[in-house]
Amino acid sequence: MKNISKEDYLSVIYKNSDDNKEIKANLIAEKLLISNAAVTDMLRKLSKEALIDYKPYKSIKLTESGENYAKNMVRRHRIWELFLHQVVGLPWDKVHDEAEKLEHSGSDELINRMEEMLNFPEFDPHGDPIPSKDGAIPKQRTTVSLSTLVENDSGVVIRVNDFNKSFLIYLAQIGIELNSIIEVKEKRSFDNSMLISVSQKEWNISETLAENVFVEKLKA
Amino acid sequence: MKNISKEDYLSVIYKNSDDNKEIKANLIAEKLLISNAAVTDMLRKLSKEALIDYKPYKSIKLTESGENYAKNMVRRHRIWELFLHQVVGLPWDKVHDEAEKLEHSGSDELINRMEEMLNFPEFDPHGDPIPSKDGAIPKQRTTVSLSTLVENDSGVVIRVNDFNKSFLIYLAQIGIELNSIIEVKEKRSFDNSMLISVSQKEWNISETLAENVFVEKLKA
DNA sequence: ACACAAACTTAAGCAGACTTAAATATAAAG
DNA sequence: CTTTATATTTAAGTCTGCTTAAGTTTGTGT
Repeated sequence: MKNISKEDYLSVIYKNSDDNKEIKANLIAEKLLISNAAVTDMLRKLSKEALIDYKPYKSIKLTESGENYAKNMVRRHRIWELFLHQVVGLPWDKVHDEAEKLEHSGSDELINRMEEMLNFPEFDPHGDPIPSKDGAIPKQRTTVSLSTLVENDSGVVIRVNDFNKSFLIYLAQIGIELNSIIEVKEKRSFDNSMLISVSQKEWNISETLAENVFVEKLKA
Repeated sequence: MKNISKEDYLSVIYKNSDDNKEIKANLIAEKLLISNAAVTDMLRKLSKEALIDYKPYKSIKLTESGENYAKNMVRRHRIWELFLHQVVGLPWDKVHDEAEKLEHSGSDELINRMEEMLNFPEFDPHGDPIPSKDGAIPKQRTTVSLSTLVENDSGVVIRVNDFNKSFLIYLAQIGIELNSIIEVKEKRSFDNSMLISVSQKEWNISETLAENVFVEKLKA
């Protein structure tokens, strides 16, 4: 039962690797809020178990089996998120932390059962893809940042950045959810703020907010 | 996050204390499958935190705060069980193990939300009472063992002993669930086996099985 | 009342996952 | 190509929850 730690490391490596699928020890330490020394320690262990390729002082890469392991953790996390949101009705900004705690427990059977209940979803409440049982990853839909839309454009919300909790809370407040339809009413060139309408209501949003909401553009 | 162990000890103490609310270290070790030395160790820690009354070589008793803690764990466990059974549709014999893993995670908020979804249930799938948020414990309904019924008696299933997994699987197979109605068709005095009917079907069951199923007797 | 088995505690030690501090590699800049 | 800053590793130590082995206490049976 003490693989929790290992699981966290693998998830972090998976989620934060660059385009070459490599990552630096430093980043892992930052994300997990632990010392670099602890990271080195664990890297040696993961390497011994052939879950990562690791040579001292070089950057780190998951092996195939390490990647499978990590993908499964991501899968578990995202299915929990979606389940908590959809079935239990937990608000958007709470599901991440809750899922973080639950993802290490629960049998694969339970995960599969929840996936089935959710009708084999492809994306979680943040719009991130959910790896399937066999490790396949749904292709990201082609999305653009809300900030790229201009007056009279509209789009469906596909994904939002999970970068900040109060951001998520605010989104919920103004009624922006997965699949919400957003229409740009006005756009101000001097600060790129915009007036949008979401489910009959209008709101003024900053460029920062718009940059972190991703939509699929609708035909005019 | 390392209160898992503490939580397990407190639950075991709570669930296995005798009528005087006392328990011996030995029993704890047996239930948790660990050495007596480990138990002594932890008892000293729990005692230091005033969760138990403990003097070396004497039997152990929860303090009030220890009991509250333990009750909350039992509550969490049983709500998970019921949720997994009722909402997720996990079979009877699987919920216990699954809940054991999940009970340590998940916020109180999540537990409360699930409780609400379940409409503030008083008993879990095994028929055991679920402590409420404020620690109140629903009174056991007056039940008798199925083995005490005689020919032509019938009863509603209220609780079953969780003593053995294959027992639970067999119950599910022959269709005995919470709230099933069981009618005793025949009873054989030489071995106390009985022929019962459950939802239109008839089954022959041993005395051992009958002893571990508890029903509320129905008027003839 | 005494002996002895069973129950319990103490002691020493180990593994996992950390920490801080010091040492060493690597990379970037002059 | 040397200096310096940054990233990484090593070393030594801590804390938790266990283990085995050895030593105590308790209570039971005759």
